[in-house]
Amino acid sequence: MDLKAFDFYNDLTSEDIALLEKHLKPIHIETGTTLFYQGDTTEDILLLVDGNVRIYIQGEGIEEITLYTLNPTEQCIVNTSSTITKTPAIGTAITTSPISGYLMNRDIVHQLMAQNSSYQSYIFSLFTIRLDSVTRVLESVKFKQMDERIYEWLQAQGDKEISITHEEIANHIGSTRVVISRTLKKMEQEGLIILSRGKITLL
Amino acid sequence: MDLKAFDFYNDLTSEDIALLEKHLKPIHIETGTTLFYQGDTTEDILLLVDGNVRIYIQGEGIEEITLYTLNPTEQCIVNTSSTITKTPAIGTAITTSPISGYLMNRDIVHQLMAQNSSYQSYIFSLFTIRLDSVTRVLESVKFKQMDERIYEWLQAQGDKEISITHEEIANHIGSTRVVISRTLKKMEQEGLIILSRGKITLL
DNA sequence: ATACTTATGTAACTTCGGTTGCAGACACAA
DNA sequence: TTGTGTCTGCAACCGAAGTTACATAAGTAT
Repeated sequence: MDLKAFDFYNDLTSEDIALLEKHLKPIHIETGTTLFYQGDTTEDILLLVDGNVRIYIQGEGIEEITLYTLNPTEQCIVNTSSTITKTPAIGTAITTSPISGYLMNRDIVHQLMAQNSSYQSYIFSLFTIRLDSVTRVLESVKFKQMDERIYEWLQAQGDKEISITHEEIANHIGSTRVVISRTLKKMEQEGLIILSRGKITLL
Repeated sequence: MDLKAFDFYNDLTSEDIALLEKHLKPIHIETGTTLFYQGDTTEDILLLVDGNVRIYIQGEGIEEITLYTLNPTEQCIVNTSSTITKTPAIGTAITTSPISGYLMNRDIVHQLMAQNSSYQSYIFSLFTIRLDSVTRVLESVKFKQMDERIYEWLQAQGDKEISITHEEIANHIGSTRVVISRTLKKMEQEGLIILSRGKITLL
């Protein structure tokens, strides 16, 4: 079992570790798998060790918008909420890379949270981060224009060179390919970025 | 001290109660007071006993949109996040009625959370509810049209007769008075509602 | 009743983003 | 090289909601 990278790991007691050793189920899942759908009530909670998971919501049609992306050493909060309070998940989760991690069931989460305060604060800080990020998505959708939204999204990728298609950006920020292409072109003319096939370079 | 209405009250130990008796500061605040602003890092957490508080975010200008409304026996999660993780609040809180409640500082929250699992799940479920509600606001803004958004908002008020001006609705759902008036008129013509000055009746 | 404030109605116009439809460019396989 | 799928560019159009500007109505205070 390899949870060393998780923030709370160092504060686990031997008792905690024994509990986890006994009940965590290791999993490996390929890219493009839907872990759960909006509306499902999940039973197990995923501790993500490697890979990325995108959580998004959908409108009536095919339109969608990303709530946030789950990174290694995180536990999905939508999943956690759903599992613990036995309510339907507010979004859909899909792997965007091969992932590996562990599944933990409701009871174990409860127990661990009760007996380990470091795990407790780990969960609370994840909740805070997610609430914050969903609120920022709302702020962006509600108050900002496409060019600014795209630019912020690109910057949030944390790299000067981003390998992505316009279509994919559209799905993330909840727009359409044509609009993204049009806006990116304008941004290129303004000297903000350089476009090439499947790649965008920030200046 | 009157916390009986709070979900976690019955599970408080005498030790917990002593802690609270000693450290909670009762407060009474009038309507229209801003409790904290978006960007503030709050120091104390409010346990709301009576009244209502609106939490909203703002755009560049005066435009705003309500994230959620805090009701009696709730603890504000934006406030809690900010206080506990020492991060800036993601929204602004303003009283929409006279309120009464108690202030609790960071340390006490931590301590109570560590020693009382019922309080812990109380916080937890509030987080879930708020994440859910902010996500629904996003969904509404992103995927739904004005008439549907207004209708849902009216229904959520939980009463057939709603005393409110168009201007106020506009602030809640993040639009403008003219747009709301226009849309409401259309809805009245469709036989969904009846309009009168300062009041809307659902049919 | 008069004046003043607040709330609502409504028309004309602008704007941004979404839609449709098609063309060209690039990548890669046969 | 030719074909095929994917990605990008572009033009014309549409529609929902925001903006401006003004009119009218419903309360409230004097």
